[in-house]
Amino acid sequence: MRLLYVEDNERLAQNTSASLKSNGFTVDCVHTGEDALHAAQSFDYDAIILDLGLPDVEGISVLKSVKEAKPDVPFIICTARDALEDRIAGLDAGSDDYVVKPFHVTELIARVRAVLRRPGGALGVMLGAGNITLNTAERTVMVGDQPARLSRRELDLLDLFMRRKGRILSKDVIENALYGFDEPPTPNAIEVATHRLRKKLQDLNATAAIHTLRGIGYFLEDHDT
Amino acid sequence: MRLLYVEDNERLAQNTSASLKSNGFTVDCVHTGEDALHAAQSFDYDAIILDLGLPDVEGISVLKSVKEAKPDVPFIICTARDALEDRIAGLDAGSDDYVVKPFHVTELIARVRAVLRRPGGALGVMLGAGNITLNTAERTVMVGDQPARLSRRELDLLDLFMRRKGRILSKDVIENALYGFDEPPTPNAIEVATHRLRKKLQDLNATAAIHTLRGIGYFLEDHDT
DNA sequence: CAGCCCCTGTAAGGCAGACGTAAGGTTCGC
DNA sequence: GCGAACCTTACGTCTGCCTTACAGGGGCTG
Repeated sequence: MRLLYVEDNERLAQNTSASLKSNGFTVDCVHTGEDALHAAQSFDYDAIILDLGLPDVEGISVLKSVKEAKPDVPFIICTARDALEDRIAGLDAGSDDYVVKPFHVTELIARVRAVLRRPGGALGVMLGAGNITLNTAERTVMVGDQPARLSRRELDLLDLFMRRKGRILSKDVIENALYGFDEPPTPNAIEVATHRLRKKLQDLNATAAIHTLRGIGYFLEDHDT
Repeated sequence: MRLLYVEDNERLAQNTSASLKSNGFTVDCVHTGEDALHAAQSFDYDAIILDLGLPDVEGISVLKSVKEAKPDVPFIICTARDALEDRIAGLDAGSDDYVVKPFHVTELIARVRAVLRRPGGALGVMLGAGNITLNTAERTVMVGDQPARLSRRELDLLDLFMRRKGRILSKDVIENALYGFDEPPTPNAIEVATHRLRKKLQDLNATAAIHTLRGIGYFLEDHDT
């Protein structure tokens, strides 16, 4: 799950994004509206957390611009308690939820999870491939009737593959999905990650496997559907 | 997909073009505005990446000159953060997008893909010939209802043939489309490549075939349309 | 707070597929 | 029938991926 977090207060941004990260999210943190637009155009985020009251561009206009290009990305707005009219405007403009500043990180996380769980959201879906089943709400994986013990990375990777079942994923698509832009891995990191995932799936006799296309990418085989 | 990359910083140019290449692009790298004009006139690029602040010619004037001759070639401008007026001028002059330096390579790649996916761009099109189908966005090929496992070169070659379906392609047209000018192959390389592609298509019972015109070139037969 | 374990990225070696080169065979045009 | 262009096969190299080992870090537990 990759999030974009737009917050001009560096200190707050630091803390909050750390909390989000330790809760299993991949977080890109930007401090200006312009960077936000830029990032939102460049990558596919599962949700965008937007602080109102940015220095350069009016926050709401960021929201509108992004929604124009990508109408399905859920937004969560952070705003001060007294700025109620902004809040309403935000919801009108297509925000999916909001939190009032100052907020507890746990509340923010809860709201992020909530919007992701909404119909059409990233969470709350059951994914399947062969005898593999992934419960995106609980983040649990079953292979046949056996539970699979996957680490965070392995789970994120499998999640990605299963959402794009049968389609080819290049390494940099995977990189963009799993890693924030301030933590670029070596290409090898992805190779190792897939290797570990493959091994666990194989050990559990999974009937769907990840295949390699030399110089192109990977894909999860899909002999159902 | 062949790109022209204009960047005067040799070190940066080296790294970035390597990344682009490993992402399946054919990249010609030049370091001066003059070379850029020259290359852009000589070959058909799918997109041009232009660094502003070139030593000899003003970057924007390169853009304008090329756009005059080939208005459809998409441009992506690289510029420093503080050179905002240049950036605007670039967009006015017909640039399709920009990245701010220093940029992440993945972001550049994302933007290149984005402009190629635009209406009229090279990507995002479905190509067909006989029972062959090529999804240019995902770079997948189906023959009838069977997926074809093609290598990078084979895919690029088929892509080229299908875009110019029914039209004759001489060997050096093919060479220009598939190989950067720093990697000139022997004429035989193209013969071998087409042979390999033909074989795979034939093994999958494709109903469209590549034919040879002695001393002239090749073409993909086209009995539909 | 120390110790341990698990996770995860990095580095290095090996293997294999992809691709260009070369050499011989085949076909076409003259 | 000769030569040129192309086809076909074999071979070597080179790059990309796999695989294993290692080390740093974070969290959990005693």
